[in-house]
Amino acid sequence: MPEGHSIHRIALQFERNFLGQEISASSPQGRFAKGAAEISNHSMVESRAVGKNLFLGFDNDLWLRVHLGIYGAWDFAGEIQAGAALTTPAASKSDNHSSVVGEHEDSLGSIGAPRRTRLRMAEIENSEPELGRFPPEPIGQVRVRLLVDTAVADLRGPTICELLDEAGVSQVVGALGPDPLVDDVNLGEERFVEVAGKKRTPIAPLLMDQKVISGIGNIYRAEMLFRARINPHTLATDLPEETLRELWRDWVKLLRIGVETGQILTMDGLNEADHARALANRADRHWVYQRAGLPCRVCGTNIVVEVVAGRKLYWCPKCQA
DNA sequence: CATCGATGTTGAG
DNA sequence: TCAACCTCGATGG
Repeated sequence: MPEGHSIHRIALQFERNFLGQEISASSPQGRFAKGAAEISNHSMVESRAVGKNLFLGFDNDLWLRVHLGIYGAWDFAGEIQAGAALTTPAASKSDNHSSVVGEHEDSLGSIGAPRRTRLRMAEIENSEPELGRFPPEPIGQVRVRLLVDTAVADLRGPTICELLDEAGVSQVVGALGPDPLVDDVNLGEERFVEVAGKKRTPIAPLLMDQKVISGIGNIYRAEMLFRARINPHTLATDLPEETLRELWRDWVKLLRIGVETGQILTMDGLNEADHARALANRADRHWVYQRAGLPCRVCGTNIVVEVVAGRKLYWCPKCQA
């Protein structure tokens, strides 16, 4: 269940190592054999992420749409550049945050990565030197394998894996709320505020509604509401417009950091030591997510968890009163 | 080794 | 509202 940042990173990985090349497509598992045959021996001409959807375009006007769902993953192998150095045009244009997060070298490292590498892009990214011959044998249930001369990508466990024409892509994208790395951030803000401000819906489920805003998942949702000190049950219609704008701008910021680092980092503003700890330990990484029963990092009140629309929602009853 | 749960979404009831 | 989808790391015995 990669949230939006992961999908953007995957799209960039395809852009780097597959774009413009003729792809050999197959379905080792067999469940996408027909679809694979339709795109095989065609060139990949575009790689786009919109929210949690990945669209890979081919030179026969077909698009592969992939949604990883809750446990899907792409495994890359070959001469791929793994690591945190992935940046987007949008991200590199931004001026003030890249220096803040640019130093983080997670376990991947971007420099000195082995020439042949395996890279798992899912909720957690892992890379390791690759042994043996290329391409490697598919491991487990691989729905789709995309192969070029020097790189291979294996898709496993997706919720959605389908071929669409241009109209189909438009239909899917048209049903999605704004994505700060796809849409103009100012127009996106207007769209979000306009739509969200009319909803007599608690803000917590609304932030995860992909029709309203794209790419936010359960971690970002909880962390953003804490950062803004908003009670998750507040109806969107009861939030000041400026608060909705702040939520959008925070998502713009967090998404960029996520794409650059490959991690959900929401505790900026910490001192050096706390920051290092947050990076080193997953348990120390969040304000409230997965911290039920633990003291709030700000006020010491125990973080609570409740199930909302089938998802666990973590929040501080005092800070977010 | 068995079981649980997860950063999602859909569709049945 | 809840099961199903489908995978795998974490946890417990």
